[in-house]
Amino acid sequence: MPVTLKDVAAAAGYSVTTTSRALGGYDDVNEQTRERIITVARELGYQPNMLARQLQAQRAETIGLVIPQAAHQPDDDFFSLLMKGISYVASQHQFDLLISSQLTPQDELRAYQRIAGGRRVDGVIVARTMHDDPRIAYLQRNNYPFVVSGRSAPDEPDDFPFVDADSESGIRQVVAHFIDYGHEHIGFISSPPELAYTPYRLAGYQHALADADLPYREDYVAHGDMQQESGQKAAADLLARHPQMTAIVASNDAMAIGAMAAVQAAGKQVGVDMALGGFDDIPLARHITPDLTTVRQPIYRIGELVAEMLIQIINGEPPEQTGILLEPKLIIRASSGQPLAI
Amino acid sequence: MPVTLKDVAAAAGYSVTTTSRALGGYDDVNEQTRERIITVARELGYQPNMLARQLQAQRAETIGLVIPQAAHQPDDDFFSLLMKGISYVASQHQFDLLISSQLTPQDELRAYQRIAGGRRVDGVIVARTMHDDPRIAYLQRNNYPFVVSGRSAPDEPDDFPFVDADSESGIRQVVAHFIDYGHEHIGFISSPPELAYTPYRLAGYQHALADADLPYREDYVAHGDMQQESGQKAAADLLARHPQMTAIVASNDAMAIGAMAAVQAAGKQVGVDMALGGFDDIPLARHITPDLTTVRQPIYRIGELVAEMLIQIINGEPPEQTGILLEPKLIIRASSGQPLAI
DNA sequence: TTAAGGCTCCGAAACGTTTCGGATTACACA
DNA sequence: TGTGTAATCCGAAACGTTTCGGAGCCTTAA
Repeated sequence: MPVTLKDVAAAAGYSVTTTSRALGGYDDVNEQTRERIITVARELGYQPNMLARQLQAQRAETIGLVIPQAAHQPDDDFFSLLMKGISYVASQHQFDLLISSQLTPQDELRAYQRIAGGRRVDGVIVARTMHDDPRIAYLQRNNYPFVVSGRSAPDEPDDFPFVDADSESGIRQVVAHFIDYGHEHIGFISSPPELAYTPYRLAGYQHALADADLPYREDYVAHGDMQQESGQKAAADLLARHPQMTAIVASNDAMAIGAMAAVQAAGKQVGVDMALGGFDDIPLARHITPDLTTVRQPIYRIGELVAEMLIQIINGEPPEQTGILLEPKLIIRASSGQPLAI
Repeated sequence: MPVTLKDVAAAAGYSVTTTSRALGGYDDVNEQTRERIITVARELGYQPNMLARQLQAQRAETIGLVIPQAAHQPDDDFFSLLMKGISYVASQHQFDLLISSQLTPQDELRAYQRIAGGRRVDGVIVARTMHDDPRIAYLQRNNYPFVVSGRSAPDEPDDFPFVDADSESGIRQVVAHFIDYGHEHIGFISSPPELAYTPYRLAGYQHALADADLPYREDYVAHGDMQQESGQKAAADLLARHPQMTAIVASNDAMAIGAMAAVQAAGKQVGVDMALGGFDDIPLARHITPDLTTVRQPIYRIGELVAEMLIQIINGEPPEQTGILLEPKLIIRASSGQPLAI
């Protein structure tokens, strides 16, 4: 039904080859012929079949991103922002973006195989890296172009291109800031152990304490799943067990906001009786009351950088540096409260 | 370099046809043969080339979405939410989502032509409809499957599948709510005239006034571009010109939040000296202080419905109803303030 | 007069699948 | 012995492009 090159060729009275070359701008076709062919093509409303073209060119001009189940909450900002950064850069390079949402981790790996192995995309972006991430193993093994938003865990090789914010430094900054304010009993709400950045963030907490000669107490660390509710539960738990605690740092903003609710539910006031800090600086952090002290991770920018690197790799221009570690910035807001009187 | 069906066939000692049929689960191949072929395919790490498959099947199992420049602000929630709804449903039906970000409206139309005309996707979703939208004209003319998130303007035909929230009813509800609270001088920050829903929202404002026998004053209407700053400017303008104004309704939440800033800058207090209402109920509306009275438009749900309809159409099952108009829900929050004393 | 070269054009192959329409073999049955 | 049938396999065409390698013709120069 759709009009093909063959139709245009027939209507114009030339071969398919010449028609293709005329439309393609080659100079071995007579100018009048070209004009005639272009006219006919336009009249017929010819649109080249991208699939056929890509198959022949062995190139899709497309990058892929697989979105995990976990990012499906309507209020998860991380992937939305990352995607905007990616798609903006992609569009500048005339690339499209293929999104494959998947509901289970197994589906996720299969999606990468289908998409990258099936040549639907020229390269993929891997986000939310896990410990021993099978996706990275697969992509490396098959030599498919990819860039990681995130990093591998400290005990793993990181011989692949990635862009990440420095988790260790980020958490260290918030904790140091609270120590600076005079806090000595600071709780930490950690992320799930399977996430690759978890050890870095925990190390940031530990190092900040060590720098100030404060003891690291394992019972000051609670665990959440990055969702708001888990932060609330973790904070409630910490408060109940350690009434002397005056500050809590969470591994991300969502959990910090959950913690806010827990603090208020315990009859304490955030920024007065209890200092609170997060990580990410999602848009909400600025708008909630009291607004949240956090560490700004430039997610949109990371998306841009990741896409930039991937397209370079696809184009056969390996980027100068394979691993980019961005320094996150401490943003002090009302949830810090005032320095404690001594 | 990648392993193809031909490689598997050669390694297994069968023809390409048999190999294809073995892998495809057809019953005219001997069970032992099938097992042998499957084993070989696995050993070689065979991944079918999706492009070739799609070309042959004349079907991409993919739906397309073009993201306009306007949605590129990191804090634009609308498209992020819509996309999550779409991609969730798409994944349930084993469809992928092709995103094409475009920077100018002309590029946008070209992107639809490339994507739909070029058979990269089986159907597309059109969002943020304009007056006399050329994308809809193009898609209709070429009989490409598509569903619109939004609606055509009141003076245009709407003989195509769409899902939209009832803009007229939504704005009417907020305005009526303020009238109910005793306000008589209510301003309106309208959306740009080229957007298809603008006349509906304006009509909602007018009808609510008429229902209460309040006069419609054209100078009570300001215009914005849906961005936060424009709402701030529009509100500042209204406040300066009409000191008697006690309430402002904006065409979307972003502009209402901008208006909040303007009201505060004018030394007035939102929810006390000035009632404020928006439209959308973006996540921020709930978290800002004071939290914003608005009309909830189920964007995520609209994305789901739109995708559901599109996939039905692609599968040749025309949906029972072509136009779905969702009733938005008034959400009363602190920015409404208290009913005025009479 | 002929060879060389430039200008236009085109047939066929290739990209990697799926599918249509047989072909071959073995076996049972008349 | 010949025929029908089921089981198993395969060649070739098709999807719509691009590209390789030439072919034909006309002009120019030796």
